[in-house]
Amino acid sequence: MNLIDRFQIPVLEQIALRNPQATSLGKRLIENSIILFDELGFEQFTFKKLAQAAATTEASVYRYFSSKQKLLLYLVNWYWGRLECRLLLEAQAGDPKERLETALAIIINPNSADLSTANERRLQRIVIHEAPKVLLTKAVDNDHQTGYHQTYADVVNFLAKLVLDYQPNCNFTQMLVTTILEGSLQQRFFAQHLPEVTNCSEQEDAVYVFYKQLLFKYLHHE
Amino acid sequence: MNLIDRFQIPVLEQIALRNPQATSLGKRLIENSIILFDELGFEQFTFKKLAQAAATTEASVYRYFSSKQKLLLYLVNWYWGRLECRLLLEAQAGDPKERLETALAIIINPNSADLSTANERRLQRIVIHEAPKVLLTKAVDNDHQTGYHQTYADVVNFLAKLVLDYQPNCNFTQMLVTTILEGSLQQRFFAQHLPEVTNCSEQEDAVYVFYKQLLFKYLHHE
DNA sequence: TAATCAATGATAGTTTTGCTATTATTTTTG
DNA sequence: CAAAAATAATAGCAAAACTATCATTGATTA
Repeated sequence: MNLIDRFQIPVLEQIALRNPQATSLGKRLIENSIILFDELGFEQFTFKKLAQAAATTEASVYRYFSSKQKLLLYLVNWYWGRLECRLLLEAQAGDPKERLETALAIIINPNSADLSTANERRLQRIVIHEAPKVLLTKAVDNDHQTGYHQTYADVVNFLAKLVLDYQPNCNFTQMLVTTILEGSLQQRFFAQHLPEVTNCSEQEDAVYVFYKQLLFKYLHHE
Repeated sequence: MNLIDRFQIPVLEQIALRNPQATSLGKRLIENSIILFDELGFEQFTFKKLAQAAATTEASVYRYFSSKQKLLLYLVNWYWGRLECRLLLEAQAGDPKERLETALAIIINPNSADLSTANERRLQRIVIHEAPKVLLTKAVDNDHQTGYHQTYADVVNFLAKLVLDYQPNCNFTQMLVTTILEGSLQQRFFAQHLPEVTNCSEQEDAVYVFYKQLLFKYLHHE
């Protein structure tokens, strides 16, 4: 499977009732849902508002996504899917240490090429603020079985492999990866909303510096 | 302020319209909401169901809590308040390293005295599964200004102080603390629902072992 | 003891959300 | 052009999230 195909993120076809990337209405829905989820938050977001923003009707939105949870899941999967693409493209060259450093930069650094557009920045904010609401659900076991969280798991396991290439003796690879992956997103939230429980504000790239230290100090003395 | 008073968690009085700990109905509401949030999850939980479980009416529930978000916030604050109490009581003796180790054990180990009752275990599950839903909200800035997240910040800062006692050169204390605090809760979720992105299942106390390694390896070579 | 007041119960009603159904119209496609 | 698919337009329903009102009870206090 080539990378362009990966950009169409296979799993998503199961999440959506129709492929929104294939039609003009679908694309409008995606564009506008990114804006609205970002501006309103998950709770205040409704299909009625989305329909209005995309100049269509509520009923038509339901023909693409069976619920706003599924739509959010679609967007979150898109984020992880693109991240996986970038990792596959950019973190394959060099020695294990270089590959790990590159991967870390891709995951943590928001000033990357992929986040250059307004919507990419919005998408990351959505992942930070809203993603847990479709993961921490009573439906999670079903969702995971259906493959709705597979892209995330793939990213984790790709990173875990990079860690093992660098330090084969690492015992808790996945825990290390998810700690950094989730932690770095969370720090962005704290920086903005609970500044006294983080140290991000002081330094522009504090999140990257800290997690790089954490990762390599942990791995050096395994 | 003595520790018993801290158990009545001052902030909570502002979260609830009436102090639920002071009345028989209030206590019934707390008991039953812990059970229902745990069993139904935040989305399926309603005040109608709570009223039925506590043998009262929806209107009476609204006299204690203005919304189910506030009720959950109350429970989450309770969790952090009790944790703070335990930290103040148990992590004050010994040298800096011992205090830090004790604190880590309190935070991470679920088999503690405080979690011995069914409701305490339920409360921790609620914090793991539902807490982000009242934090990652458009209301977070207002809530924080009102002090609704102060107890959490207090716990973070208490731990940050322990870290600095042990290693005064640590630059990213708060980031380190929140990474461990949030990470350890998240690992419990992953262990249960996305086992392939964690390594908890293999070993009973894997979470504790991993985060202890992570913490001390990071601090040793600061 | 009687009067008072706060807490609760009982009941009803409003608005919004989440979702479904139906039919008409447009667009696409063979 | 005909058939089929997609979308628009509209309506409607059930439940959730509150709000309001008034009756009742039980405790407090004069």
